[in-house]
Amino acid sequence: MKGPKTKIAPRPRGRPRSEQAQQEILETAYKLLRDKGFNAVGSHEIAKAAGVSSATLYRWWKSKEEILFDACFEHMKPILAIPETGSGLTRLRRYILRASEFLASEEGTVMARVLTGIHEDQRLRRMFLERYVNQRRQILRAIIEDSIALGELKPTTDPELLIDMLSGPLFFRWLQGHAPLDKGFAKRLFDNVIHAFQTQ
Amino acid sequence: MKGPKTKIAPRPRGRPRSEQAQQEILETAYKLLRDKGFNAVGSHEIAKAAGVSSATLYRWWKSKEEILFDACFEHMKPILAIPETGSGLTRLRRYILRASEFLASEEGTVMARVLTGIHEDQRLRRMFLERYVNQRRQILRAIIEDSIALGELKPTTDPELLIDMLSGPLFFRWLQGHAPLDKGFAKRLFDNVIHAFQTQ
Amino acid sequence: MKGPKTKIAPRPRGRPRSEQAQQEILETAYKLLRDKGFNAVGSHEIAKAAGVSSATLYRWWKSKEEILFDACFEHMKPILAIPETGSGLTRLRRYILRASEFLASEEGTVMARVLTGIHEDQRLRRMFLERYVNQRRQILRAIIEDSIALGELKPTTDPELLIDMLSGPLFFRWLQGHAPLDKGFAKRLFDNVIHAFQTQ
Amino acid sequence: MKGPKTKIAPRPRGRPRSEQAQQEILETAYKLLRDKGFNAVGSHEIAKAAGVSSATLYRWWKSKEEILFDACFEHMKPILAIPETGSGLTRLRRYILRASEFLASEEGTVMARVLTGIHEDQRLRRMFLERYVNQRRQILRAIIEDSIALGELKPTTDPELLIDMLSGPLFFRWLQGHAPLDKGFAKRLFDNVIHAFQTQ
DNA sequence: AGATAAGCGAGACGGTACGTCTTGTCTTCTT
DNA sequence: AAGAAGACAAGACGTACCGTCTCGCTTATCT
Repeated sequence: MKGPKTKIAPRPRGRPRSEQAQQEILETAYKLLRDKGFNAVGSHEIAKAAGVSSATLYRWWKSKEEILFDACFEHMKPILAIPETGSGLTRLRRYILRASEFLASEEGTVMARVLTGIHEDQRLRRMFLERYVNQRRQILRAIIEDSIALGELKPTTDPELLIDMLSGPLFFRWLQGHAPLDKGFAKRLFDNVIHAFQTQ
Repeated sequence: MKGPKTKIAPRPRGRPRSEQAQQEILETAYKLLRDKGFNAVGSHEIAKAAGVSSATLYRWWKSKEEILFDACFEHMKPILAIPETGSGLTRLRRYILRASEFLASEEGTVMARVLTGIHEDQRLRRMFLERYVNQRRQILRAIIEDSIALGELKPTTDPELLIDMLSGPLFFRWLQGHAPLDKGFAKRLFDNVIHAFQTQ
Repeated sequence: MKGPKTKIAPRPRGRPRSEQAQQEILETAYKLLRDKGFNAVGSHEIAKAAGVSSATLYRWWKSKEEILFDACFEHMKPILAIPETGSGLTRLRRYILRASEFLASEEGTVMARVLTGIHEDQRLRRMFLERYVNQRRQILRAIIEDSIALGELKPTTDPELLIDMLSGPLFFRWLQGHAPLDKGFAKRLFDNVIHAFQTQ
Repeated sequence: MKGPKTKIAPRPRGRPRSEQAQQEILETAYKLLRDKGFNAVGSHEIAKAAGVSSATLYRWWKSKEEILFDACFEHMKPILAIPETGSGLTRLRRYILRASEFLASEEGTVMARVLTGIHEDQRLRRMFLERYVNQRRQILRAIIEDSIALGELKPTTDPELLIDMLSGPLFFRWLQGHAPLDKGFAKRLFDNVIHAFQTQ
């Protein structure tokens, strides 16, 4: 039944935004970001490579930084969306190992570029925190709380501290590159950290 | 053999580089960096504020990035030069607390700006590592090895891992600012990390 | 059939070049050139005075020299466009007198500045020749040939030589300023030169 | 009398000014001027090529323009110093032919560069007039007056006008290069000009 | 169907920073 | 004292990039 105009979305007048172009832009921006770095990519360069005008870019994003930021997270979306629901130290361990792997990958490098590139833009920095850091913290927090409930971790365990103790060293190596960020490191890190919070 | 001939620098010809101007430039650059941020400072602005010509700037530094980099470390030199020689867990603890304090200070903020600002310049990044990160690691390593020798820490302790476990979480909070980097955090971090490596 | 397809200029895409700004630039440049001289005018100065960005300047002109060159001829266009069609010695005389008057005027001074300012730029020098020197020669040649046909000048008269003999001394005084370039001089010059080519 | 030491020239203290260096500088400057053009030569370049410091250059010359100016005339001195004393139209003719030859030579080109290069410097322009233009005028004037006295030229001949009529067309072609400045032209020019002033 | 509204590519534009260059002066040590 | 070496201030030059604007065309909805 078509009904008397069941106005759900009151579709705006005028030519609709080309959704396909948006994807094209972000994909192109990601590639440029990956190949040339954050500062080396130019807004006009993105526009040209995506077959789009500069004006279109700035109609949807406020700045070059924002475009690259979005490009990064649009690309990471399928990678970052980990359904890692569950509980227990085994899962916590697996999660950390995966995170370490991600950071060491090409995608991780691109993300580091974005993180450093937007550092002076308060707004984007907060968004980065929310869309990446806090999201992962939340997942970790859930797993940790489950582990506490299961009696695997001491009841006095402070999830926030534990998270920082697990993530921090990974992050440290990731950004500074003073030492390799490999599986072995992640494993030893996990074991040593957990030792302090484990029951017995 | 002509004698020990303790390498006397054969003073270069011509008008000597104005050491005073150099200091003035770096000091000015530091202030601008502190007040405006990494990207917002311009090379000509530095020159003007320091009462120096642009050419002089680029005679001694290759780029704006390099100037700000040097400005940062020139300013930090007296702060970073910690004679923390000694041994024992007490010293290790004190060192970490001080580091945490430094990172949370205004100087720490400026350093974060430089760290993120130069991230895409391989050369400067390596220099940052050498002049800051590795230097601190060396101090920590010495203290840790002393502690092992004293029997305070297990003989199996891997200094590198321990350093990353202590520094990482600090660094994590410092750069991301998702949670406060205060004394309490540093203390709890230290206690929990050390727990895993302590004898008994 | 749509017609003989009278070449319609297929308006180029994109934002059209601001013709008004171009005029503004050239007019401003002319004024600066007149007031300060060729070397004393700066490209940024022109830009600023014309309310235009440096980039716009260099989008349309290759160098400062070219801008000033164009500015000069754009300004002279209405002055230089003399319809002096006709024939006979009277007209030739009038033409020379007018030329002398022009060279001695403020416009003439500006032109001298341009002529000397671009002397080392082969391309501009050739353009100067074509847009000024050769154009005037052509007019003179036509008048001279008419005069020959009318029997006022000997049939053996070499127009090129005659032109140089009339223009040269004017040019000589104009550029060097060793002696005044006034009407009396122009008249006497004309009379003496013509004497050699006149019939009888 | 104070002793043997018959102090005639009280030789000034300190290192004596190197007269030889002056020549070296001007010679070098001339070569650079010839090879690269007026604007393309830099003051430091001259200094370096002459094995002299910039300061030395500016101790004796006020500006780059002045150096090149001097360099030009120092080089031309032997060429320009023509003993053409004498009288009669034959000598006048020979003189004009020689002048034409000089202007068409490499030296002439260099001189054109200087003439145009210093056009905006009032002082140098006047010096150019005095050292070159007026000097030649004087010679020409003397020859012309002799010719009048000899009855070869009309007594009513205005030497100034005659000089401009002979020099102007040469100068015209020299600087603009719209037509060749060869011997044939000089001859025809001379014959036609003289025709108007010759007796009978 | 025509009017209206917005999206869009092309590319010019103002603003501003960059890093290089050149001129003429100044400072230090050497001859 | 004169000079070479070369650092310096001043400031112009031409390039690059950012984000905005203008133009004409296209794609949609609304009347």
